[in-house]
Amino acid sequence: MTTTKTIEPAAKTRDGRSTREAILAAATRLIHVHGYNHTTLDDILRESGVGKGNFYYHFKSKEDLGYAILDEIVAAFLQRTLDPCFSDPTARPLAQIRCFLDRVLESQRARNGVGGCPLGNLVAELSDVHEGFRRRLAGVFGIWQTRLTDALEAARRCGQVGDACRPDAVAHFLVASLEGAILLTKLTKDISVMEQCVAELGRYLSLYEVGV
Amino acid sequence: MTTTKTIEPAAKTRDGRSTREAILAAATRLIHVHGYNHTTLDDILRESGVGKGNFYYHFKSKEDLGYAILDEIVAAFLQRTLDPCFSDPTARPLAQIRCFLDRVLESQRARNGVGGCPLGNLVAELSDVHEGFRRRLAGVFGIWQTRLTDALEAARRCGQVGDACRPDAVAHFLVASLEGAILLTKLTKDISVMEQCVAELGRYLSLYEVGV
DNA sequence: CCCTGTGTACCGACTGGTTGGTACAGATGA
DNA sequence: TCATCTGTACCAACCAGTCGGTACACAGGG
Repeated sequence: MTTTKTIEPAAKTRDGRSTREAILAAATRLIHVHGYNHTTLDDILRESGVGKGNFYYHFKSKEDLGYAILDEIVAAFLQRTLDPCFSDPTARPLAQIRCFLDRVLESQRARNGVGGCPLGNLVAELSDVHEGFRRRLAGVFGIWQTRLTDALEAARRCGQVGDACRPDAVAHFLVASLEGAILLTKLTKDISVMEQCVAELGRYLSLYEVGV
Repeated sequence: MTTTKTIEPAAKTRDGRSTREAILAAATRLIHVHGYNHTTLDDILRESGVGKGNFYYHFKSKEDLGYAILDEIVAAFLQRTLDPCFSDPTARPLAQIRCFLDRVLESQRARNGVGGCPLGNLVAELSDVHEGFRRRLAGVFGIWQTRLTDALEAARRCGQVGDACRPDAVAHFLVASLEGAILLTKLTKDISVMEQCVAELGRYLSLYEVGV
């Protein structure tokens, strides 16, 4: 059922784990750039150096792999981008959000916009075609959006933003604008588009800020 | 040019023109929802009732069809959404932009967000995989963004917005935010997300407006 | 008025390559 | 010996694109 990682006394072949991880890593990389449908099993096998039978030992199907990759992407996003900004209790809510915007910008700068947002790409490609993926993706974006909503509500409670700020609507708008900015950056291959958009998003936020 | 139904001298086989158009219409519909790679020629043929040989009489390849569809989508977008808002000389620039935002919202409401933005979908799916499509798509978004930049520059000249407004950056941000909002609406299947985002975009605009 | 030639529009069977997925035999370690 | 891994050969379905052929409108020459 669960991954039972804690119990695990390293009994399994040591490679049992790394094979699965090698597949996951290769597939995540390829699907990020080429999309889900356009990435073939053979591509993934070639990239990871794993045989086909071996692949089907670790994954039930390509779809199963897809779900696993989604979990992978989400975990990385939470760990590397979302959590670090919102876990510091000394920072004020709005500063947390601005920190998050910068972090997203940095993550795009690192790849110069190539590949775009792995989650956003899957939304565009699959959410009207594959209900299972759509539901999972909606869940992920829900988490992301909730984190922002919580911060905005905290900001309202401590008087950092005025009552005009509707946390839910603002959170939706932040997520949407970031996704759009990443998409446009991927299209133009010009990171300055991303920089401009994040800057405007910062100005937008200050619209609600009281006493600046 | 026009459908020539009135004039109709039955010179060519009457079906010469409408066959191409039937293919184009069916393919545009299918690709909008299922994406480019995931829509097969057979799907298009079935949907349009056209034989395979006939298809390849009218189009060089699937890629060729793709380009034709792009032209189709762009023409429709310019004609039905972009031009009507910016061609009225009596409206002030900012009003033109707000009119445009509403029109985009309406176009999504009509389909309840299903399918998302046909152009945005193609960007996500193809721009990192197919350089030809990427270039064409970049051109289209360039036109769109230029139209907004022009309006913002006009707004600055006539004093409707202050000097803090950088037309280029604001135009990029508007396009990005709209695309992101459409994507999120497609994911959540909830048109109120789109409504919230457009409302926030309206507030953002008023940030630059002088004397409101 | 017929015969022949030509260009346009169309059809559906077929092909070669690719895809996700399976069968199975061999390896490895407890 | 048995359960866990892994490689290889294979398969049916599917894909974009090709090919040989049909139907027909329209010329022009006799």
